[in-house]
Amino acid sequence: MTPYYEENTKHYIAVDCIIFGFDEGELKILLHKRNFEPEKGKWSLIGGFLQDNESIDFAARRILQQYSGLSNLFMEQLYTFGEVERDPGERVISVTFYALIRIEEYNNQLKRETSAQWWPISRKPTLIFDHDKMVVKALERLKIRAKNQPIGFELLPRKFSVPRLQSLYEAIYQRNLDKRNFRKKILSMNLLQKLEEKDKGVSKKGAFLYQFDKRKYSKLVEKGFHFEL
Amino acid sequence: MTPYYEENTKHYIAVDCIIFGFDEGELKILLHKRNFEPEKGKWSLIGGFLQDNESIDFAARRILQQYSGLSNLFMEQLYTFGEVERDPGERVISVTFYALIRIEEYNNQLKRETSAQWWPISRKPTLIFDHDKMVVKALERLKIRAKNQPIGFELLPRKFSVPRLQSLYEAIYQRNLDKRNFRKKILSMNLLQKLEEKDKGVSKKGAFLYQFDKRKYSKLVEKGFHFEL
DNA sequence: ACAGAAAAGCGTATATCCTACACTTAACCC
DNA sequence: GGGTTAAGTGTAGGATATACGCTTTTCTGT
Repeated sequence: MTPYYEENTKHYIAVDCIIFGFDEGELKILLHKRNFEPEKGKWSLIGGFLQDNESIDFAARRILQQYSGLSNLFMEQLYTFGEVERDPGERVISVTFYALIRIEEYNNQLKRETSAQWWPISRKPTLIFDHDKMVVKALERLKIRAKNQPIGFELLPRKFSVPRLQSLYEAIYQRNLDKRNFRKKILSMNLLQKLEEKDKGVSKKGAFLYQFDKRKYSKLVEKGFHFEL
Repeated sequence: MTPYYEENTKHYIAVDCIIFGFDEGELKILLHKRNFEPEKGKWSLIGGFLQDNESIDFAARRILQQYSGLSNLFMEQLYTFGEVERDPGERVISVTFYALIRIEEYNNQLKRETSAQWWPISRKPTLIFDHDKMVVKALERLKIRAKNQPIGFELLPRKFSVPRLQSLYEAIYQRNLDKRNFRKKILSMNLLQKLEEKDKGVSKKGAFLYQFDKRKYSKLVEKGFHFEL
């Protein structure tokens, strides 16, 4: 024990996660109904408290695993919210993360908290505390990251068609893209492996499926390549 | 008191600031010698503990004011460091901020902590704990922000010449820029007001001074303008 | 007072990238 | 076999980024 530290006060630290999915051409987030006071029963981000023996990153992974049933999700620290009165129950500092989930993997997963529910961003309910602000910040960050890093693939099935990828980017950027220009740009990076299979789910003709080549990407990055869409 | 909260543990929260200045064509940071154990006497970022009745932003401003003597500095929250063993004294979560100072205003300011010292980034000493990592992250962020937002002006005197601005950007990007292209680009934005005065400090000929027009910038932003250098 | 030094200031040509745009193809359904 | 639906393809024009060298100003030193 060091005296100097003890002159200061300690605080509760929460970790809150903005979990994104992509389905039916829309961006969605996973929310759950808060089960303790205050604001019990209201919609909230998914979160929990930081424990003694875990790093902040670890806490975020623990919470993500608990609510999604999935580990090794893409996740990035976002921002720390520290207004004195942000939580009317007690003073709590919240460190936020956003995470990306392949919704179909989530749906196949059974072992998890069941009170969570997917909401389309555009029709989500009002959230408790400052959680709406957190969502806004997460969306801003997602837009920037999706443009400069190949994280979009974390929201799509491992095999996807170019039109599906485009519709994801349209959902993130909130604007329509030209399909010829989009295809040209993404394929010119040589990061997508074309497969033999087609996705027949959407059109009669079917669209060829592709896979993101993570290895190739890492090699290119070493050589100074910079992803941009 | 709400029982649920009390099941969790509280933690010390520190606020650490990476304070940038620009002088003699170099980016510098303000460091100070730590005055308590552990690591007493070693070089450290400028920081302090979050108190009960203040928001995190407020704490950052308080600390910046205390060490620089200046208020209303440009400042942005950076990242939160939460490894369990990052501070060998006690478990402390650190929320970091980076801030930009006009060094000449700092030098004119007398009321402040005196143990702080400016170090050129390229020749700074090794810092305690994970503070070197924090500096790396701050530099990354500074590069991105300087490119997309007019924050460079926060590091220069209110009146500055185009060559001085260029040398700032060269220091931030760590590469040389073409002076004709640089001048063309920055002046074409119409954000700099040309003054009658010249800066005779650097060359015999002297370079015309300019001022950043914050008002014009805000108006342009409303119309959808996006700064980029 | 003249020569030299040192940085400021200026314009154009070329390459690259972004944008706009419309028809054909493949497969299924009835 | 005709209709429907989304997939897939190329090119031209405009805008933007890059590369590049000479002249001007003023101070300094002799």
